Amino acid sequence: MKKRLETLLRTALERLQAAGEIPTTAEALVQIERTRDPAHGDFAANTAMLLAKPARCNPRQLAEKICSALPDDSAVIRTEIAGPGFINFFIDPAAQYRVIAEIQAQGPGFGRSKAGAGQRVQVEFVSANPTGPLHVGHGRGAAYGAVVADLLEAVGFDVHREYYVNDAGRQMDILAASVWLRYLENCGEVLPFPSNGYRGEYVRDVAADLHRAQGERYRIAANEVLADLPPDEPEGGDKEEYIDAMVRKAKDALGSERYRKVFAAGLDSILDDIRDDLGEFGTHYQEWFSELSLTEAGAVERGLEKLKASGYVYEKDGAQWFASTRLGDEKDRVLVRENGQTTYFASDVAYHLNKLERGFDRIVNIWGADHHGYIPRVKAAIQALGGDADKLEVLLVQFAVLYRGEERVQMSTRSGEFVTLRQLRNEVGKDAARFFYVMRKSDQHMDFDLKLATSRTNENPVYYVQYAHARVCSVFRQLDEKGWARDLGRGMQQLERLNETHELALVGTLSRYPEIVELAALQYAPHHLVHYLRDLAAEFHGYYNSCQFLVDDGDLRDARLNLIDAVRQIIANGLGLLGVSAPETM
RNA sequence: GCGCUUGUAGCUCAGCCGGAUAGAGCAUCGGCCUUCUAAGCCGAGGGUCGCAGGUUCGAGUCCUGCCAGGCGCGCCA
Repeated sequence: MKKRLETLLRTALERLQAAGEIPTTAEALVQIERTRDPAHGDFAANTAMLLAKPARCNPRQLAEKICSALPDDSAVIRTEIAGPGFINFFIDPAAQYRVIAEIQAQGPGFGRSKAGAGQRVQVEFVSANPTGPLHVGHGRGAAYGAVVADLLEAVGFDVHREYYVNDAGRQMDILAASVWLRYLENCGEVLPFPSNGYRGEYVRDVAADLHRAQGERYRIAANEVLADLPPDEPEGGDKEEYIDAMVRKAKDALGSERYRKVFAAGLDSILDDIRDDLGEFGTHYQEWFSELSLTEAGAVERGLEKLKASGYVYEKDGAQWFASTRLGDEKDRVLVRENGQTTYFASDVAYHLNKLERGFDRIVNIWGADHHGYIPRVKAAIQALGGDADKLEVLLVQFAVLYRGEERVQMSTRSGEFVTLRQLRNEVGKDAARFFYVMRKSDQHMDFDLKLATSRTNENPVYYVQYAHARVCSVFRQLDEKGWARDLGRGMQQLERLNETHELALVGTLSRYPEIVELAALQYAPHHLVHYLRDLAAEFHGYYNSCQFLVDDGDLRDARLNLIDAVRQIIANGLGLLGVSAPETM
């Protein structure tokens, strides 16, 4: 309907332009918006006020001219000029009711569109280091990324969901060393655990599994392990130096073959856990992209070569630098360290080169907000590689600050004292967790009060929306119990019987759904959908309390049933996009 | 210090690339179950949209400055 009105308006403006009444630069000014107040009609246009100045004409007079130039349309009952120069459109209810039949006909497909048809978009999200289980901070990225991806798909994009697995680098070596040391404990060796090692219980589990499966194959005597190591922090040493020395010791003592096995034991086990965890959270990927595979395929080298060829690489202090400042970054970035090792950023250059080469029309990265300083250098790299930096969209997700009542919960992967996503799901359930995570703007800080979210009977809004769905289902069950049959066709014929305020409002809200989906998708803003669903549920609950649906008048009854069935369908569709279930009973 | 970001009701937050009288939930107070699920509904109170300027027909929304909070500023990942 909105688009239909825009077409009318555009035609009117073209007619006026042809008649020389207004300047010819008015094309972009066609904007139709929904009114907040029904007294202002159903839709309004502010075009006359925007055009008043360039047309050198009083806005209300101009509005008159536009109105008289509007083509006839059966759906528009009348227009009026209001306020400073708004053009208000009043829509024939019969045209509005049509949405109910459309919802009926399209079912789960209603609300989908083709806005992004023909475009391939990659959405990379979570991508947490596989050094431990996902915690509640990752949960927000998982929920947000999954919904953004689903929304994009709903509006026609070809979506590729990807998890970048940081399975190379120092942190993974530290994990491997941690697993090994716990394994040695299983073997009966007595040795101190590094203060900078991964202390989580899951490391012990991996080690125990390794010991069960492989016996003593990786056992080295404690005195040999501890020989020639610098002091750890408790002994007045440096914990970083100590852990690095320990990693080297593990590699030397085990040899590359056995070290790789221990390394893989940790990586595989944790990655499996992450995969299961996300799967149970309703988050699925087309691809798990390994950082290690880039290194092994020589892609990092190739990325460096390509950057060099672009002329943005120079040498200083024995290191190789990327001159990202020339492309808008704050400072230049090291690609290859003085010691010859490439940086994490060099891997990321290779990864983004890979993304470019895969030919996505749009590349969406969902990162924790603490990475925001990282954006300029990646965009700079893309530009230097000859890509279009505007193709890359980085969406930041603020970490949720976790509370237990008044008390703030500290999180640290290293210390092992964190609340995992799995724990959260077990406590509040997938539905509440999903809904809770995406109901706020993603780049906004979020206080996640476990006490509040875990109180099932409390004010968690997910139940409010689900309850509306269950109530509709309940009405249909009641219909059966009364032995009444629903006549769908008769209901559609009788829609004009829906004259109650609540009914007219509901029809209007239902017709907004496709716009909301498109808005939420194109702005990467699932919270719009959440708020819409709450509004829809609220209108329904109000309707439920003010009108009886199962009335003796069969015409009216069927009309109302068609309306609430449409409400049910939209709630189911919307919750589906959020990854939240729509229960038939509660 | 520099960069990014946030500031809206007692609390948690919406406010759809500038629109008509700034909204919701929770909390508080008062009502509604012999009729389709009370996880619900109806009503009331509660606001200097951080502060000060500016842009224009019109500003919570855009610009500048200031105040306050958060994050980021490694040859870490």
